[in-house]
Amino acid sequence: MKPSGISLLGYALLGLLSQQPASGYDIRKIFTDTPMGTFSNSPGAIYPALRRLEAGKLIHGQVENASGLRRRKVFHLTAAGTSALKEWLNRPVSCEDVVHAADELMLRFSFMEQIIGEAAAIRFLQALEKELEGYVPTLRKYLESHQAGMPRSGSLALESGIRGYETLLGWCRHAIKTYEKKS
Amino acid sequence: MKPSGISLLGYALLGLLSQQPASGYDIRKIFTDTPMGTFSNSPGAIYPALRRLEAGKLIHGQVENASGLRRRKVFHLTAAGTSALKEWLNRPVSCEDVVHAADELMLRFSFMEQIIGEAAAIRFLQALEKELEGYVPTLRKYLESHQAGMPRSGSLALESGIRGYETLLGWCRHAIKTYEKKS
DNA sequence: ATCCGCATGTAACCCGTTACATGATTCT
DNA sequence: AGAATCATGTAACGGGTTACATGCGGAT
Repeated sequence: MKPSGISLLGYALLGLLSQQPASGYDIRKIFTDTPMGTFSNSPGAIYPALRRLEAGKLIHGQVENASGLRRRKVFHLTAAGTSALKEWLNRPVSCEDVVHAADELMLRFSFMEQIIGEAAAIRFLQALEKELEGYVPTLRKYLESHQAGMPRSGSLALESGIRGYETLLGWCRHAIKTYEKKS
Repeated sequence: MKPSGISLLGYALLGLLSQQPASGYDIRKIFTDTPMGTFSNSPGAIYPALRRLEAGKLIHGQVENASGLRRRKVFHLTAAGTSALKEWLNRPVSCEDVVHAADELMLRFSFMEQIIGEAAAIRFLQALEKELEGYVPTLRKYLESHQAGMPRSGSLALESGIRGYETLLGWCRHAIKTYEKKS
């Protein structure tokens, strides 16, 4: 895991809790009902992750034995949790991230504007754009020079990956324009 | 892992070894030097995975103490290994796969033509196309109906995901055409 | 003589998966 | 009364990450 000792799921939880306090069950519902469902909704993942964050004092849970329903434990971010989230969001965009952790980059972006602001989000997009502008051509060149010796389905699979990165690059530019137009 | 007890890395190894026998070190080089590098090249992942496959009699390793270099252990597929690979490649494409395991689908496709043939590859692409034709509109609708209550960067992140699936759908059609044109 | 690349491995740790367990509340 | 939903957990297991260890052969 990262030096911070927080897993990707951990950061996803920090991000969600930064938007609004929630219980483990609330989180599970988000993961089952929304496009955040790329994360697992299994209690065996979520509850231990929440406990780890709480043990690290990044979040704090309060039992709500309010009207009617069963006791819920609602978690909210602590100051340390907010710092950890900001640190993660502010990390530079590396080429390695683009290749091996594109999901994580997008997760970071999805929380970015609200937590560290629009300007930081734009800088992030520009950094990502730059990395992609470097990476896509190297993939294209690899495909061109190796296509001959590859099985057809192999080169098609690579083509798919390249198109994915090209689409991401196009999205980057679109997103930057969206912000620039607005201001 | 899967009922078969073979991890995604395990199938990647089976697929690579189906193309040509190789040592652990060869595999590592493939993962460091080619776009298959989405897999980790760490020996702590690869060597244990090879041993598991060998323990399951899916691959077999022979020590090559040929001229000059240090002993290499070269692995090749057994008949059982080929069967396991075919079984994996022949699995139906589920919606769940599209949402949670798109990488795995593409890995499968990249080996498909050579192992189970062009006709099967085309059927696979058509099944994937159908799943995507169902899935993309539901994502678009979700975005339309929830965009108002989402932070801007959140809806942009979702837009990125949707574009990725749209690109995959376009690639599917392109790949199908490639095969049809050729025959 | 030394250092780098080849080549294979091991061990501790972390965390996600799977499956199971439990109890309260509301619906029918 | 019984079923479904709300809500929270635990335990075993598997496998990937990280870091370390080893030892040979060719290059400088």
